[in-house]
Amino acid sequence: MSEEKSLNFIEEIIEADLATGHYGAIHTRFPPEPNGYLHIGHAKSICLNFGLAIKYSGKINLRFDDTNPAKEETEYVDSIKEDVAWLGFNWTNELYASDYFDQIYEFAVTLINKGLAYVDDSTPDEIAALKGSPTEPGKNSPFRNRTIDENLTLFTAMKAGAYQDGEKVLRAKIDMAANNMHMRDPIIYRIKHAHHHRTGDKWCIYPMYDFAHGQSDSIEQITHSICTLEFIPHRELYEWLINQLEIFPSKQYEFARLNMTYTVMSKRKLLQLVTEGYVQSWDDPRMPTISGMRRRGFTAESIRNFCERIGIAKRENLIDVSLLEFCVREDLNRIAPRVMAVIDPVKLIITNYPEGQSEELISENGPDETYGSRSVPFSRELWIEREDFMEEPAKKWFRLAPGALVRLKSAYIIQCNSFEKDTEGNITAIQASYIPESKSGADTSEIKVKGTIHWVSVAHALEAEIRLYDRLFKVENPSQEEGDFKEYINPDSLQIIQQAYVEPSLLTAKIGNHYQFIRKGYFCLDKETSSEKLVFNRTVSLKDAWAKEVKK
RNA sequence: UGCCUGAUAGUAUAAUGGUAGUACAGCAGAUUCUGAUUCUGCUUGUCUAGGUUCGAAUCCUGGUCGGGUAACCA
Repeated sequence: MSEEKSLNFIEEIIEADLATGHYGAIHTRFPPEPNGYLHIGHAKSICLNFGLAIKYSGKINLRFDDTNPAKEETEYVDSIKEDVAWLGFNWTNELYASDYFDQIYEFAVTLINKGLAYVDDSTPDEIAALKGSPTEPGKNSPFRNRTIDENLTLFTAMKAGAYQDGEKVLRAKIDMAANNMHMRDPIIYRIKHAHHHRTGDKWCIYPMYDFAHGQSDSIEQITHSICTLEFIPHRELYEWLINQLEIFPSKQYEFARLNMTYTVMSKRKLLQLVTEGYVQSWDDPRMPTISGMRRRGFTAESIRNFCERIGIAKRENLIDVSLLEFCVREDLNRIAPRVMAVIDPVKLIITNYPEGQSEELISENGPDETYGSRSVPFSRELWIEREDFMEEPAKKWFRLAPGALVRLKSAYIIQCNSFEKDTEGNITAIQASYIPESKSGADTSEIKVKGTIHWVSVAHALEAEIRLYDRLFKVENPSQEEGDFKEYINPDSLQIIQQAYVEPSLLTAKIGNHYQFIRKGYFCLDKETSSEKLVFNRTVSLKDAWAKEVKK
């Protein structure tokens, strides 16, 4: 039985366009400005645009909107390509708005020739003053009635470098009384003597977003130009320019951008976190950037699923980060091999297990046989988790306590006999005896225990550094709070465990490999791992019913 | 203040004039050599006031509330 999934509003538009034959096929684009790293909000747009092209057998361009040389760098171009590819998408064409500078220049000349653009010598302040306000109409610039010839001459001189930055601009001649402020003679070209990451020093004038984006869409014959809600006011201008230029009529559609609890999603704010040292880098595992999430251990599959589940609509939203966590657990549960690691170790001594003896035990790698198994060394002295022992057990406590029985995962059932404390009352060692007939896979003891705990053999353990991450902000919506968003940064978003112990099979782990540390969470090997030191990032913890029980 | 948008469980998202559904979160239980996974059940919703209609989340009118918008940024 196939469940018909309902369409989002953009899919409805596309299906209508296809059904009426308005378009034979669709063509979308993902148009980042290469001035920063991509984040999960971009992933929503990427999944939408690429997803649409795939679903309707259309084309999709990766187009860099590089019309402001002051902010753009090749480093960002490279990272964006890497991130989109990592998410699992292939683009039909890799293009740049800067590829069209000659053509866009000609569009400007066309406008001038139609008497629909003029060179304005006003200063930014003068232009702003004449722009009026939402309630009062603007006033015409004194330069608005220059002749076509004069404008042509001046614009040519602008291109030739005859003027300094800011001396002149080219404006579309529309309507200084328009309700939509974007229609009050918007600036379409400005002078910027700056080195461009691709065109070098060829140009000293650059088109503004409004005179580059729609024109690029049109040149590429984009059918559905999908952007976020804040561009709604630009749509009127987008259409006006295409109409006046009589070029391919791309259409703009807008959807609501992604917001997520306990993080920020603007490039400006993310940049601040990096430059002001609140995080290490753009790919810091606490960042909502694609590169940060990848390093943290998120899979592309889980991010794609997340984007699928949040849906596409036009209303403002604030997605609960727990949905993202659910998506990554869902995927990692399926693909991550299980291993044992002790994060906060305390020594357990099996008093009736001979000193110097050890044995290899078989432990399963996953939920069923298809995952296979591996061998794990067992011996007299083990590391176990400090929180798995309670001197005075709480109600419903299934784990280790004086006199209590628990199973050591894939090994034996043990009974705690005694324990030692230091002068401050910290447990320093626990003694227990094991039940030989309870060996995992060959248990004839008939003893039933409620709890199973993980462990690592002291003699065989590998030392590792483990980095635990928490949410970056203390409040759900830092951008909405009073004052600077940085006041709400969570000071405990990173906890580094210098000396944890992991089972020896992890010696062969590769950077980026995912694991489930049994009972603790999903982890992946960080790129800062060296031959001296294994470094693991916690991607996400496991759901913890006991922690909830404790809270009650 | 103008203009543009939007409003369905706690959070998202469906229902396109005809049974308000799904996911996450929450709660309760079963299974479990991971207090995980899996499975079962449950709680919770159409912003408001009118109108049209046999019938309105859906159409109309007014209101309320939220968001966007007046860069030589994108």
